[in-house]
Amino acid sequence: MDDAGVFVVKLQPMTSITPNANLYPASAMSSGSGVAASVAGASPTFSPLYQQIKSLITQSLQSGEWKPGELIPSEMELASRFKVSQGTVRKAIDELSAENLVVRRQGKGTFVATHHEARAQFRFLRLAPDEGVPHYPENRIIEVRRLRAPAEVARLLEIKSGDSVVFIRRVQSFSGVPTILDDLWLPGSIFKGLTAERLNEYKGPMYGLFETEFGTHMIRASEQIRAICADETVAQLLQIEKGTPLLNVERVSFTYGDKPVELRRGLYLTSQHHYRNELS
Amino acid sequence: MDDAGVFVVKLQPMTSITPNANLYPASAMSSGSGVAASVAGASPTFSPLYQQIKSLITQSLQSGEWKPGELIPSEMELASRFKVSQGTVRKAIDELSAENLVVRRQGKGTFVATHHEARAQFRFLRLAPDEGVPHYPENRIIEVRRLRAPAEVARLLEIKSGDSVVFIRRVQSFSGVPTILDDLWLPGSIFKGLTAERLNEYKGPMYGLFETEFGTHMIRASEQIRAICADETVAQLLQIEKGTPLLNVERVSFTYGDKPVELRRGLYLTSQHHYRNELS
DNA sequence: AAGTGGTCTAGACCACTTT
DNA sequence: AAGTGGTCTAGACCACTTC
Repeated sequence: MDDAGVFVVKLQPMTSITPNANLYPASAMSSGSGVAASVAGASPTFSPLYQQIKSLITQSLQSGEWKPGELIPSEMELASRFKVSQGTVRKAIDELSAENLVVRRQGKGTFVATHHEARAQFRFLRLAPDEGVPHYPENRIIEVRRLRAPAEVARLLEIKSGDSVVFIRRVQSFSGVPTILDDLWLPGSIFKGLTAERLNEYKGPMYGLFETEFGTHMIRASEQIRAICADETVAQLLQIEKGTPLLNVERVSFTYGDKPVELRRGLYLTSQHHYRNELS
Repeated sequence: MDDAGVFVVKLQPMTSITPNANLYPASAMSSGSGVAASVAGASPTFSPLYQQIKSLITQSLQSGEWKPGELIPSEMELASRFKVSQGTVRKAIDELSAENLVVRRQGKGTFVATHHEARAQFRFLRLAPDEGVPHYPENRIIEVRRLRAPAEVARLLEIKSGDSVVFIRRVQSFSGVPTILDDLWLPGSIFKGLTAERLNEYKGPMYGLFETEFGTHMIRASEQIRAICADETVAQLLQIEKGTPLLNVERVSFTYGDKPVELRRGLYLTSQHHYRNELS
């Protein structure tokens, strides 16, 4: 894939297309490169060069060319591959780094972000103890089941109603105190062979397992939070009184390409913990 | 303040101080500038040039040299003032823009962020309707009172226990339905002369009023969310049943320099709304 | 010593806005 | 036409890591 650069379109955004229109003439380009792509019939989506580079890098992440935890090529190498300057690659990687898709390490290189890392552990776990330092909870898998996706689940996962989904119920405890009841729905097509046993024997965050065992890396999630009261079933699982107020956290998680791959409904007991959020 | 540049220290971070040690020798600097600041006795905090520039710009924001909504000097002008290249100023402003302290507008310039803008309205209002598009709630001020700061309030506002604080209670409604009960505590020293009347006659977000009338612009906030049940008093104010589950949102808001200037406890009714949050 | 990302500068051209 | 921010390039040097 050495000639990936030919796909880079250096073009005027939002401008009428004229033959050989070229935003950045050769005099301003990397010396010795003859890249200027032809225009006719090109896709109607124009964007700055660094955005195109960013998109190409994202595609390589999505395709699995570079896997979570792995080192990606150096900025100089990518610049050479895409036939652009290092500065342009740099700006693309800057944004990917800001979005937590990659992690830069001075002197070592740029790595694909992974959930097998201390720094990623609490990015998707927002419940923190009122006193003391955050720590990771213990997991207890209550149930793993295959079922046909109900309409609402299918809609949010962007699959067809009735498609196979994996349902998981688990309880998470802090220092032995049951605190979180999670119900998860995962597309069956992606999470083939997921069993309670594998979930139980795996130590560490579930997103790490998803990443390693099913090639699915979560990049972002969208949550909706409401207050509810515990019903009989929930009260029993969390060992609390029926009617205890709980946070109801509905999450849709996305992998590369903003594809939804997890639906989660968490019930959080907030008598000793709180959901933390920074507004900025 | 044309010679502000003399305060810029171009130095090696994390390195033993040697006479005239200079990270960026004149050959790499703006031609014709003789800036290199002397070293002896300098503050022990070293950082990249653009961070120092960022800090200088922040100081001007904090001092009120440029007020919310106003245009700040162009990148070229700032570069000239601080005796650095435009690229360095640019990187400083990039970060300020990412932190929502300023807003760039191509062709027009860079403006100090303000809460009198549609784009800022929902940055600190996370409650959205389950159906339909978000819109701003109606305000009803229940009570405005001066009191002595209780210990907990004083601690969070970083003032002395017993110092004067302004207490505000208000109810916010969506389409006439009471949904949010807010209790606020504000440092009395900053919010002198704040009355129920002024709050009531002011239309628009309260942070806009704080900005215009009291020179206090909120830049970020930290929230802790829990689930509770409505007591008798709350139930009456929100016109709901006692025991209804509510979100309890505790917020500390900060102005320039990360100085806490507002403590807020919001109770959110989430039967028709939800608290939205993006994890990334 | 070599390679990586991090910082800084300089200069060019573009898109957008205002005069 | 002039001024602003936005993009792209090129080259230099630095800090950090590994060999």
